[in-house]
Amino acid sequence: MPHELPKAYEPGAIEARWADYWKNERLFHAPTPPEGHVRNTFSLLLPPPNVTGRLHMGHMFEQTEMDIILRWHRMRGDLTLWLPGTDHAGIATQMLVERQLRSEGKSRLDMGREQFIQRVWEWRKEYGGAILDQMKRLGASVDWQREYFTMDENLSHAVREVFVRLYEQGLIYRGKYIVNWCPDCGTAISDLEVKHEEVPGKLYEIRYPVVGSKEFITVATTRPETMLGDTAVAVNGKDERYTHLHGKKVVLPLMNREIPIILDELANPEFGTGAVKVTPAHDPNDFRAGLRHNLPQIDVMDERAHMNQNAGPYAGLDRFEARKRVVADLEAQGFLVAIKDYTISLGKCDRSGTVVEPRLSEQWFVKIEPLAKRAIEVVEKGYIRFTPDNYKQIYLNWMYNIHDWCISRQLWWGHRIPAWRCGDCGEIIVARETPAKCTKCGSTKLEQDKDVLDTWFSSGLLPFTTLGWPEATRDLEVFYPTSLLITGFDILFFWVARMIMLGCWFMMPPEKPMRPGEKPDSREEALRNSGPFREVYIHALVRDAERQKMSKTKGNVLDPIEVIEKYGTDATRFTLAAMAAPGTDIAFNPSRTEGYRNFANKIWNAARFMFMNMDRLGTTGAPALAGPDTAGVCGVQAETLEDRWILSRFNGVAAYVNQALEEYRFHEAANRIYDFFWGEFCDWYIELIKPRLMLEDGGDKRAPAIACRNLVTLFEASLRLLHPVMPFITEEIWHAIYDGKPPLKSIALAGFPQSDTKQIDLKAETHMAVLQDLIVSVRNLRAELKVEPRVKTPIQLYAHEPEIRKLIEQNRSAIENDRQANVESISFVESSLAKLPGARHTARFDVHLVYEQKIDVAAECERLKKELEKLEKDIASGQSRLGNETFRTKAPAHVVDGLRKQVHENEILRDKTQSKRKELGCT
RNA sequence: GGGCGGUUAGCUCAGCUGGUUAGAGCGCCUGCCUUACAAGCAGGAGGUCGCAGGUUCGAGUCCUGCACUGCCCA
Repeated sequence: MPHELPKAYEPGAIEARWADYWKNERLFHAPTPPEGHVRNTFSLLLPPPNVTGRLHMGHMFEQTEMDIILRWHRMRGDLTLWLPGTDHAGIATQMLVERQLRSEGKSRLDMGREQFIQRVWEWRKEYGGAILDQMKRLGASVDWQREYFTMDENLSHAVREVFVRLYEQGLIYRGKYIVNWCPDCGTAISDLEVKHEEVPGKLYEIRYPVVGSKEFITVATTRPETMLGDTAVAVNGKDERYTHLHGKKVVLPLMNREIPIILDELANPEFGTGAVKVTPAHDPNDFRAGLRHNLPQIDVMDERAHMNQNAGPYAGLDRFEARKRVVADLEAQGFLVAIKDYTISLGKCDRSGTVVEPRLSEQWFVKIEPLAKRAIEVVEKGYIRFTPDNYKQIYLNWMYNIHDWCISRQLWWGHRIPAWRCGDCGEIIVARETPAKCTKCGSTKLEQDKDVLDTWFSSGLLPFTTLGWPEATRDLEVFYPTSLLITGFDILFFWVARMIMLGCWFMMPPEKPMRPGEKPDSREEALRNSGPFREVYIHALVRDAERQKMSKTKGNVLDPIEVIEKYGTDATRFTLAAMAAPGTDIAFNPSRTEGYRNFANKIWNAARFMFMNMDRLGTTGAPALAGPDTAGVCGVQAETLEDRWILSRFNGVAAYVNQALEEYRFHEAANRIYDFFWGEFCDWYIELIKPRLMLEDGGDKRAPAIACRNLVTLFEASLRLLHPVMPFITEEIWHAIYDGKPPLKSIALAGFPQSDTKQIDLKAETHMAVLQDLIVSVRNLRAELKVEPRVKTPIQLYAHEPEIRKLIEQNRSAIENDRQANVESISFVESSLAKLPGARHTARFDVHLVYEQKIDVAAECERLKKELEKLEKDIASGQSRLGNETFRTKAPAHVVDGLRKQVHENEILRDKTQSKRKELGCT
């Protein structure tokens, strides 16, 4: 690869090439390791995107975080597995294909089940890979060789195995219960798929005539249309208002049906009239009350929430239309007492937005308590850790209050329930293989259950089924439990909780295959190893620049692909990483991405500068390959202050970044790298070595060669540091450094920088800080005195400490350089210069710019006044604290010493500032 | 109704276990096309850390209350 790079970084020109290269070279494939392998492993399951999905910012954010962690672990030498796949997304996919059919004038029902499923598979074949194709552009270092789909044969087989085992263990049952029913989707949904919304509504008070009396009993309801299915009125036994009605009956208005008055705690004397109507087929609480009192269950609606024959004259009406008619009729017949404003909590289907109807129907459920018990234990004992840790409590609270899980769905697309009903004797047979005849009566009239399983039932198994379960595979031994899960809080219950429950259930011995010769672990150890992952990192939400949730209806959705095309993948990734403080939502502002595009450009141009010098100086000897165990930076010949300084800084940064990533503090890692590369490496180091790189005619070639080699060595190390966040640009430059003949196929396989304490040089850092202070002071004075940029000026310096004076003398040429302080000459004086106009002072030195132009006395006085006020305030507070004996005895010594030193320095500064104000004649 | 989080510069946000003078990006002002980079360089302005108490030698950081705001669960 030639070293002539375009002047501006063009991400589009390189990203596609590297993305293809990584995939084609199978760089991120984790082969099943042989027996006896001892490397650390790091495994992670990609939360499978819906097969119908398109990549959105949330995906990109999640995958950026995962990719950073994965690349980091890989570079640290771990055997790293990142498993990608897609989810068949039952309802979403079925709805999508049905919509497509409708546009062709066809319907699922005309087509029949088999043909429809065939059609879905065709759809999947054609469009199902879209989101994974988009993922490739992100640079996600997943193992494409292991890509799965939740409806794959092997995974479906595992789902069936799990169902049968749970059934055999008595943990799956079938029954007629009230479930959440979405009339639009035509299926039952789980509690989690219902979103509650507070909306203004009405509370209707209706009076029911008491049989054999002139009395009425008044009940209140928010859903008057369900009264058609009432089978009782409940009052509280302790409520004295109704004692005289015990044992009586009422006539149900409109239906003219006699129903009993029952005593049940369902009726709360504090609420409304203290009497409630009981509709067992349309309300979960009423359902339970109905069971307690043996009440009939009268279902008055069909599966589309239209009133049925049981609703008498209202049959055929939509439920909301029926409500209007019922209310009108009640009013006309004198049964309506009042209509009051009332805030109701309305449950809506998460997917369709339709108001959910509690519906009595036959469904399959998982008896969740035994599973939840283990899932609670594993988290309470810290065997699975959450970050941020407040999610632990959220998870546990949900788990403590968990209800049985309705897992059947009235859909066609999904894993069909492996249960058959005998047409002759009614026996239910649950089996791994399709049974030929009834196990009870021998009949062959068997019909498979029409329902499919909740999609989350199968995705909850993925951590082990993707590794080969129910077979006892080597992959399971090596990669289970996975190391980490990164996902959003929105699927904490849907998915994370279910994975934990199912993982802990099925991966506890004897379920978990044991290695040959392995002794049975203690139960604790087994429990610890049964969880599907060791850690869960819950990431935040990506919002728009105004902190609004991105939504199609608001039209504020940012398409990551568009952002990528505008600024590049690396810059977009960096934006997300730099804002990814755990627990804080991201307000995604493209102006920020623009800034990081500029950062990429900065790196690009620094590389151009490096290559220019390599070519000019004929630098040979590429940096030695750094492996995962390499500490520090190898091969830097630290001859000068700036060499020792940058080497020290680099090691500090490496330590910091490793620690930050350890704690999922992506933003700190990213920002630290940014500050280092731009603010230290480019702004100071490169500028300081420029004079050294210049080869004087006939001069010594050795110094420029060393400087250039140091530059290349440090640059290469910095690229490795940056690689997990910006994989593309680092890969591109890294290959160029090795002139297209890199020691490895990819920088992704090189070692991540590890700090070497021997390369930390605090003295160099302090000295460099003084030097920078001096240079900034002179620049500052030049700006203030409006010195022409090209004009060099002499300076006078006063430095009372010999060490500082020596430092400045040794770095005289750096200071004089026009890239730095642009100084003509430096002369030392023996007394303070602080009071001179055109001078600046610090605690370590005074510097005076020798320049005839008058300064703006008024502005300078104003500036000095502010400075003085601040100093005096600081000194006063410092002194009062130092004067406090409890502070001196209680505070740690380094804090007290530090404060003493600071007060002392401030006093010097104050004196200097005061004398200068006096000299200038400030008032 | 129960629970959780947020409030720091004009905007978007950092500030981890309390400890020396509260930071960044963007925006804004001034000056520079200095041979890697104008997607750049140099310099600068801008904050009583939501309010009121408390704990502490010391509070943006811990506690209590309040206000505003967002979310989750029922």
